[in-house]
Amino acid sequence: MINITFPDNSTREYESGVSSLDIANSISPGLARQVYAASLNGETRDLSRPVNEDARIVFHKWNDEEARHTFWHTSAHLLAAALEELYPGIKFGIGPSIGNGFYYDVDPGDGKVISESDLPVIEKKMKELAKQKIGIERIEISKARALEIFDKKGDEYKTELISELEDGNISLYKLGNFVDLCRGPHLPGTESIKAIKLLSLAGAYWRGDEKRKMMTRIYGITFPKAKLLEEHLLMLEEAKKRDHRKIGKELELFSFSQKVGMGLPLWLPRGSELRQRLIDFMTAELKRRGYTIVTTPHIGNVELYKTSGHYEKYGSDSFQPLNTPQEGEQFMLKPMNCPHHCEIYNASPHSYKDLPVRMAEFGTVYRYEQHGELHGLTRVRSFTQDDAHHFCEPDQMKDEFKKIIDLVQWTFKSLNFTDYTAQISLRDASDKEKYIGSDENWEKAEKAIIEAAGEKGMQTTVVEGEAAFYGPKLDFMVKDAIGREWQLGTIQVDYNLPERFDLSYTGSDNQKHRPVMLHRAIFGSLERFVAVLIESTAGKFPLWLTPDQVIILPVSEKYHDYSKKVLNFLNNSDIRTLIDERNEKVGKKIRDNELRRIPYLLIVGEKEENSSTVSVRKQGKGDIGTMELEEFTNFIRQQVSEELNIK
RNA sequence: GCCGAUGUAGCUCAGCUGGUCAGAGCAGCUGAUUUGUAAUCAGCAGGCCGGGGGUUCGAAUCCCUUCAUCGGCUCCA
Repeated sequence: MINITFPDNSTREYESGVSSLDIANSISPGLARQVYAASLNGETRDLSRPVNEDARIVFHKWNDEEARHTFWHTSAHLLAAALEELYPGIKFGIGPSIGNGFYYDVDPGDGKVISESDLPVIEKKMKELAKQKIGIERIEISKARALEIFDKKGDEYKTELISELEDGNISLYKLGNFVDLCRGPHLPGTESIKAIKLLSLAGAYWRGDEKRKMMTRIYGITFPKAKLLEEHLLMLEEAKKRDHRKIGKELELFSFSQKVGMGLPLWLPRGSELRQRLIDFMTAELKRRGYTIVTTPHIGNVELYKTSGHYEKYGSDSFQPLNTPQEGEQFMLKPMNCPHHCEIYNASPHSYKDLPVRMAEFGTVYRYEQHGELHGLTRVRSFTQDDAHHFCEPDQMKDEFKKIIDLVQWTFKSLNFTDYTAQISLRDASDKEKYIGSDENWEKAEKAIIEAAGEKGMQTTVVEGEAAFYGPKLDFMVKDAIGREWQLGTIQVDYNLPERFDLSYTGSDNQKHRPVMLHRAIFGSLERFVAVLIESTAGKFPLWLTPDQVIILPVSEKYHDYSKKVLNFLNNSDIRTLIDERNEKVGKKIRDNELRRIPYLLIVGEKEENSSTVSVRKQGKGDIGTMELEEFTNFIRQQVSEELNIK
């Protein structure tokens, strides 16, 4: 007999070899129907696996990530089983569960292609198999035996994976005729997979290596109930409506032109205004925080980038140098502002008393991004960074780091960006060749970042091997409408450029010292930031930021004169106001201007003209009553100042 | 760069297996209406069906190629 302890600390006795599913059933069949996995002493296991020793058990229902991962992992196997029936000889790579569903990477064989039109057929086969209530069996075998099985099958991907595993702990899972190398855990059977949708199809390099074969990746999602799938698909549809490319077009914020060139955004008047407002907003804050603003050219001599090291590292993947007609000099479109800033630092001598120097620029940079990388405003070839460099004494590094984190937190809070994550990227200590700089400096910098983030109360994830080649960094990531993560703000330590540009300051000991340089951007790039802002607000920007704050809707032509008076009054009060003089009914004007996401609509007709008032409609809320003009301007001003005075 | 898909009026989209297939709604313009809280009515105008080749008596429709876009992969100073 064994003792099983439940989350409430109660204990029950079971016979050794009982399955987690049996245990669930012994509590209630209702529970057993709802659980998809169980954790035994913290390890997630198949429900069907026997339990042979005393353990603490936790059952995982759909709301637990463990349950969904198990569910989707089994679904990936179900997909593979369907594929194996439909495409004899197909070979399998990996098929994991992901945050929202699962995928399987497959190689259908030379010359064979799976395309999107095939997905419904595969989906149908999966449904058939799921209905057959196929039990899933776990088989533990030796490495040699595993190699033999997959070698016989001719699946070189699986044999490659197996050959890298330690002998002794290899498990296979069998779902009908489909046998897969897999650590598990899995569902006991396919019957709980009730709703199945294959979502998309993509190429993916085997093991993420672009030099290796491109496999076909099939993405899908499944649920235990049809209704959950419906809701999920609806959610995806809603998310698509928030796509910044769509809203950017609708609201006339930006566009692209094939003639100008791909990845080169054109900011339309309304978008430009919004962008400029962000710049003004940030500039004012930078001045309060001790930054100086600088401006540098869009090109730089190729020698500048040879000095900085960027040419060697990225020269061949950049726009190629421009040549002067007479002297044959070479200039590059600037991919970074930092080399220019280093030369500004060098333009005058520095004492330790001047440090830290905080040099900021809204600098437009140009990077050659691969064709397939371009994506709306989030990945472009020309973008403006809200870039700055802090030149400081080594001892000041941590403090400067904290100041920057504070600015990021302040900015995001002011813009109501609450849903961001922070990632600390360290170097891969096992591959030091990839990085430049001494071990000592790296260690100092990594320690400063970790401590600074901790002291500012940031929740961070630490990822090794993601550091820039010259130093560790702290990145701020935000998700877009469909859950893709984008990096916005970044703070990076750099010992390299001060060395290469021979930066120095005179210390209190009257000796020359080398400053440390911190790179940082808060928005990251204005392009990407605006993209993410559009997706998070669905185009309903804060009042202070939005291009047009108010629109006047005269009930008929008779009230155009009064409307113009209102317009002048509001514009004179610095409220960005438009007037809709079209020959349309109010209902139509309301609808159109709601769709334009204008925060306040003012309806004016006979009543308003006679009483010198406006009838106010708030976007998304409807009629909020009648106000006198003065009252309305105060109302708007107050809202703006509330939005901007978040401390 | 790689894999798959898409590309028809300013926008959103119809147009099946090649033969009145160049269409609709919205936007635009003109006129009527003078309008009270999410779509007033009528008329007009708009496209070399992404570009370039080809197959065919005939191509938006089939093939090749090229460009761009979308979903991923790889990359991202």
